[in-house]
Amino acid sequence: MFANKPVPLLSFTTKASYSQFSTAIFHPFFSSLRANPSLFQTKQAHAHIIISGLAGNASLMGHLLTILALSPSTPFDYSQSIYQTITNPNVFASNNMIRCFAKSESPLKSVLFYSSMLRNCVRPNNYSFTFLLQACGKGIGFNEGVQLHGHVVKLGFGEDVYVRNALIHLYSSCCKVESSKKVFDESPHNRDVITWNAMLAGFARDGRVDVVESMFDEMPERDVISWNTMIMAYVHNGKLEEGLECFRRMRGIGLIPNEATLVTVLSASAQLGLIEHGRLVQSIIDSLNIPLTVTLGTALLDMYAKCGCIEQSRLLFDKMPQRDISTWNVMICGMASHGRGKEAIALFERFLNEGIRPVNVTFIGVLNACSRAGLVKEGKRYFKLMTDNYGIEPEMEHYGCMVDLLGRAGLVSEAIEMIENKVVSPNPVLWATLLCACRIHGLIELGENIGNKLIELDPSYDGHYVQLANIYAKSRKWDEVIRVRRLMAERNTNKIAGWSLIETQGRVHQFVAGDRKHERSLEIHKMLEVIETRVAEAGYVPNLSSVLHDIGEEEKENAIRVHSERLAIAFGFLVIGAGDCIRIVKNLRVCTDCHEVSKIISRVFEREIIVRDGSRFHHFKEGKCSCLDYW
DNA sequence: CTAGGGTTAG
Repeated sequence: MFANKPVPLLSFTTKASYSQFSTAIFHPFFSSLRANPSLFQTKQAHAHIIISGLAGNASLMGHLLTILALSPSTPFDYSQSIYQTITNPNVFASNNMIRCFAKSESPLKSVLFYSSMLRNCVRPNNYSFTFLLQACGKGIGFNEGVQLHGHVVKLGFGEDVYVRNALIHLYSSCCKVESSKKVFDESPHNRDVITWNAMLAGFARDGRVDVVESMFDEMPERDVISWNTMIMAYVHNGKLEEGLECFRRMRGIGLIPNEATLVTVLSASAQLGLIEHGRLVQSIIDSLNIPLTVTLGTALLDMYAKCGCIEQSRLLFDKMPQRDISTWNVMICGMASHGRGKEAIALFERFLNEGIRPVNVTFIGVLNACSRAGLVKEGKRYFKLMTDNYGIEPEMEHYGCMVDLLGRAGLVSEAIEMIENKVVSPNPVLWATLLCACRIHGLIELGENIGNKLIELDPSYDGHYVQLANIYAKSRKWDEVIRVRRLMAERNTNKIAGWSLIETQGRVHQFVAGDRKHERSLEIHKMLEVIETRVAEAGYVPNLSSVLHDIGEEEKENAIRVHSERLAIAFGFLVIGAGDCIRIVKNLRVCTDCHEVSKIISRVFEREIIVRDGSRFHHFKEGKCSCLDYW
C-alpha cells in the first residue's frame, strides 16, 4: 500500500468493502508516516480514507494533518482542504491544523484559526497552546502571544510544563527575555531541562553571556543541548576561545557532541583561524561516524578556507554529495579571499549552470573575486546581472567591492561616481576603500582630500591618519608624514592593538608588537636576528613609512623589527617543521614593510608563509605574494 | 490519538 509506485486502488477496493474496517487499521500507517513523512504516501492513505467514506472523520483527518505538519515541505492548501472535509472538527484535528499553520509562511494565521475554533465551541487544551505559542514565536507575534498567555492562565493551563516552556521560548524569540525570566521564576518546581535550555537560549540571544554562564552552572542537569547552547552563547558573542574551552570541558565529562555542537565549534575554529583545532574537530566527526550533512560539510569547508587551507576546502567541496546555496557561497567567497579570483568566477558560472539562484552574499564573493583578479569588465557585468536579472538591491558591501574594483584598476573617477551617485548616504567606508586605491596609485591630491575629509568625520579613529601618512610617505613627503603622525599623537586616537597568532601542537601563541613575554622570547629574538641578517643580505632596505611614531631613525627600525607578525614568523621558524608552511593570523592589515619582508623571507628561506589579515589571505611563496601587492 | 529547547555563509 505504501510502496513508492502508485498502488492500483481498484484491486484493493474489490477485495473487501471498506465499511468492514474500523479506523484503527490506518494507525500503523500513520505511525510509519510520522516517522518518515512522504507526501505521496500520505495522499495514498488519504485516498483510501476517502474511498472508505471516512473523509469526514475528525480523528483520521487529524492524523493526516499531523503527518503534514511534520513533513518537510507541505502544500498548505492541501492541509486546509483536508480540514474542511471534517464534519465535526474536534480539538485533536484542530490542534494539528494549528501545527500546519505554524509551519506555513504566515504562522500568525493560526491565531485567527484559533478564534474561529473558539466560535465553533471547540475547547482548546494544553496541546493547542504549545502549538499556538510556537507559531507566535516563529511569526514574532508578541501581542498575539501575550493575549494567548492570558487565555492560558484563564483556562487553567498555566502549570503545564510544555505550555510554560513554549511561553519562555515565545518571549525570548520576541527579544523579551525579561518576560521569559518571569515565567521561569514563577514556578521553580515546574521545570525540566528544556525549561532551563529555553531560558539559556533566551539570554544567549540577548548577549548576556554572564547570565547564561551562571544559569548553566546552576542547572540541576545538563544535556547535549544545554552544552550546545552554552558554547553558542560564547561563540555568537565573540568569546571564541571560551567557546572552545567549553567544548573541551564537555568532552572531558564524556558527553558525545552532535552535529550542532560540531558546527558551532567549527565556526569558532574558523573565526580564530585555528587549523589544528579544526582538524581535531574533523577527527571527532570521523571517529563518531557523524554523517556529513550539507550543514556540517559547509561548516568544515568554511573552516578550511578561513584557516588558509583553500586546497583542502576545494577537495572537500568536490567530494560533497549534497550542496546548498551556502556551500557555494562559502566556496566562492573562500576562493576570493585567497585571491583566486578566476577560480571563484569559474565556480560561480558552474553554479549558474546548475540553475541555482544566487543571493546577495554570492555576489559579494563574485565581485570580490573580480576585484582581486582585476577583472573590471566582468565585475561591472556581474553587478548589472545582480540588480537587473536577480533584482538584488546592492548593499554597502557590494558598493564596497565595486569601489575597490574600480579603484584598483585606476578608474578613480568612475569609483567616485559610484560612491556619489549610487549610495543614498555616502558612507565613509567607501571613501576609505578609495583612499586605499590612492595609496597604491600614489594619488596624493585626491588622497589628501579624502584622507582629510575622513579624519574630520572621525578624528578619533587612527586608521585614516595611518593611510594618509602612508600616502605622503609613498611620495617621500616626510614633513607631511611627520605632521600627520604628530596630529595623531596629539589627539590620542584610539589605537587598536595589533596582534598575530600562530598555532602549534594544540597551543595558541599570540604576540603583540615588541612582545618579550613569551617563554621562548630569547630564542625568538635570536631567530629574528638571523632572519634580519639573511634578509638584509638579500638586499632588503627597511621602509620607514610604516612606523607609527615620530621618533629617531634608529628607533624606527627597532619599532618595525618587533611588529607582532615578525615575532610570530620567527617563532614559526622555531616550532614548525622544515618544509611545512607557517600560518599566521592577524587582526589588522599587514603593514607595507612586513609584507615586503615576508616576501623576501619566503624566497631566501624557501618557506611558504600564509598570513590571514583582517580581510584576506597573503600566500608568500618564492618571493611573491598572492595578493599581487594590492591590499 | 498530538507537544517543547540548540546549527553554516559577507
